[in-house]
Amino acid sequence: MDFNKEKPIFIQIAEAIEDKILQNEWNHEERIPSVRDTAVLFKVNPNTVMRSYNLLQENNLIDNKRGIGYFLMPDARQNLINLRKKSFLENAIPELIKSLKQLDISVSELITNLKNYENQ
Amino acid sequence: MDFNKEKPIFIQIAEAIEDKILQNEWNHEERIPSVRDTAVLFKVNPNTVMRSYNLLQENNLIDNKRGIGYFLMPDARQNLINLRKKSFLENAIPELIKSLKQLDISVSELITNLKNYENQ
Amino acid sequence: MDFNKEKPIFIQIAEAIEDKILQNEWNHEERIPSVRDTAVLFKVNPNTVMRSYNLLQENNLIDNKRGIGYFLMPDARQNLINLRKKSFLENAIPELIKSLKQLDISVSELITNLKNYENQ
Amino acid sequence: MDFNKEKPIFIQIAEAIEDKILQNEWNHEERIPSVRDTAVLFKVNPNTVMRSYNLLQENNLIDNKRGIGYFLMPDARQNLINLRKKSFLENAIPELIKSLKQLDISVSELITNLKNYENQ
DNA sequence: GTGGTCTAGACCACC
DNA sequence: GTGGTCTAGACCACA
Repeated sequence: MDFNKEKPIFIQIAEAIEDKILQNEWNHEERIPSVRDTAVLFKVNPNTVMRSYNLLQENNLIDNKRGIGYFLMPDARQNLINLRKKSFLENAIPELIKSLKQLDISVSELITNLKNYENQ
Repeated sequence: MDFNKEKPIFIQIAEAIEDKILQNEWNHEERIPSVRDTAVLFKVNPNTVMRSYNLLQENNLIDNKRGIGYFLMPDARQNLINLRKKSFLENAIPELIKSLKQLDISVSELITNLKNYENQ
Repeated sequence: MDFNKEKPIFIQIAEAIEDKILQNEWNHEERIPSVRDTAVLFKVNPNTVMRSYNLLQENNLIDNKRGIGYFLMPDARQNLINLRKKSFLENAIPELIKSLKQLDISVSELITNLKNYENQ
Repeated sequence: MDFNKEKPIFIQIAEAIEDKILQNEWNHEERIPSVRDTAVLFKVNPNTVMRSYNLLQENNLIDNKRGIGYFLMPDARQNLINLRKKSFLENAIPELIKSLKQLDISVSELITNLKNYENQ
C-alpha cells in the first residue's frame, strides 16, 4: 500500500481498516491485529497506527481491552455504514452539485458518464 | 469571506479568484487587483496573497508584467474549465463510484437524489 | 558560502544543493539535511530554505515524506543532468554563437581560447 | 519585440540599441531617436527608455545634448565591441567551461556542436 | 523531531 | 505605484 500525499497517513490507515470492516474481514466482535503488527504491515511507525486506532475508537468502530488488544464493536459495520452515508449526503453530494454548476455539466451528462462505471 | 480551517488560506484565496474568473469578473487579459489590494480585501498578509498568485501563475491563469501587475492570461477561463473538468473526471467521479459501492447505493437511487438539486 | 547579489538567495541555495547531487554527496534516495539544518548551514532563514526545497521538488529532484524529511528522488542525478544539458543547449550555445558573430570571432579562434582551459 | 522576463526591460532595450549600433544602423555621431519615439516603438513607459539611455551613456556609447537629443559617441561602435569582448572573455568563457565540466562534455564534443552553427 | 503556513515588517528593483 | 525577496518569530499537524 502506498499513501496519498494529500491526506495524513494515520487517516489513510484508518480508512483502510474501515474498508476491511465493510468487507467483513473480521467476525462479530473479533480481535483485530495489534498496533505493532499493523505498523509492520503498513511499514509505518507504531505511533502512527496508534492514532489510527484512536480515530476508529472515537467513531465507535473498535474498542480497547487493556493488555489484550482491540476488538470490533458489536455494531461496527452498521455504525460505519451510517457514518459514511451521513458524510456522503452532507458532503459529497453538495460538492458534486457545485462542481456540475461550475463546469456547466448537466445532470443527464453526469448520468451518462456514470453508466460507464455501472458494471465494474 | 471566512476561511475553512482544513485548507491553507493561500489555496482558498486562489480558488476564490478562480471562481471570479469563471464568473467573468474580469475581461480578456485585464489586470487583476494588486497583491496589496487583494491582501486588504481578504484581510490577510500580502505574502499570503503572493503565494496564491504564484499558484495561479503556475496554472497559466494569470501572468505578470514587471512593475505593473498581474493580468489574466488570454485563455484563462478556458484553461481553468479544462483544469477543473480534468480533476473532476479523474477524482470526483471515481470517488463517487467507490462511495456508492460501499454504501450499496444504486446509480438510480443517486439520480433520484440529484434531482432534488436540479432546480436550485 | 557567500551569495551573489544578482540572484535570489533561495535559488543559489537550490543550485548549491544541485551541485552536491551532481557530486554524489548523497546516496540513492538518501535523506538530505532538514530545512532547519540547511538554514543554519547557510546562515539563512528557514523560510528561505523552504523555498529552495520547493524549487528542487518541482524539478523532481527531491521528494518529501511527511514528518520525516526530504529524500533524493530515484533518478535525481540523471534528471538534473538532463535538465542542465537541455538548458545548456537551448541557452548557452545560441548565446555563445550570437556573441561570436557580434564580436567577429571565428569558431577556430574560440577553440584556441578554449584549449587554455582544457587541463584545469 | 517581446521581452524576456528574466532581465529588466530597460536593460533589454539598451541591448537592442547596442545591437543596432553594431549593425551600423546610425552614422558616425548621428542623433538617435528621442526617448519618446523609442518608448512608442517598444510600447513602453518613457521612464523606462530614460533608464536605458542612461545606461548607454554610462558606457560611453551615447551622449546627451540638452534640448536636442542623444547622439552616438565618436567611438561608440568600437567602445561597444571592446566592452563586449571584455565581458565575453571574463564571463561567458569561464561559465562555458564550468558547464562543460558539470555536464561532462568534452571540448571536442562542444566543437562538433558548434559546427552546426558555423554557416548560419 | 520533521515540514508547512502565516504574520509583521523591512528593503529592493522595476515601471 | 507594482511585485519579489528575506528575516524573525509564531503556531500547527504529522511521524
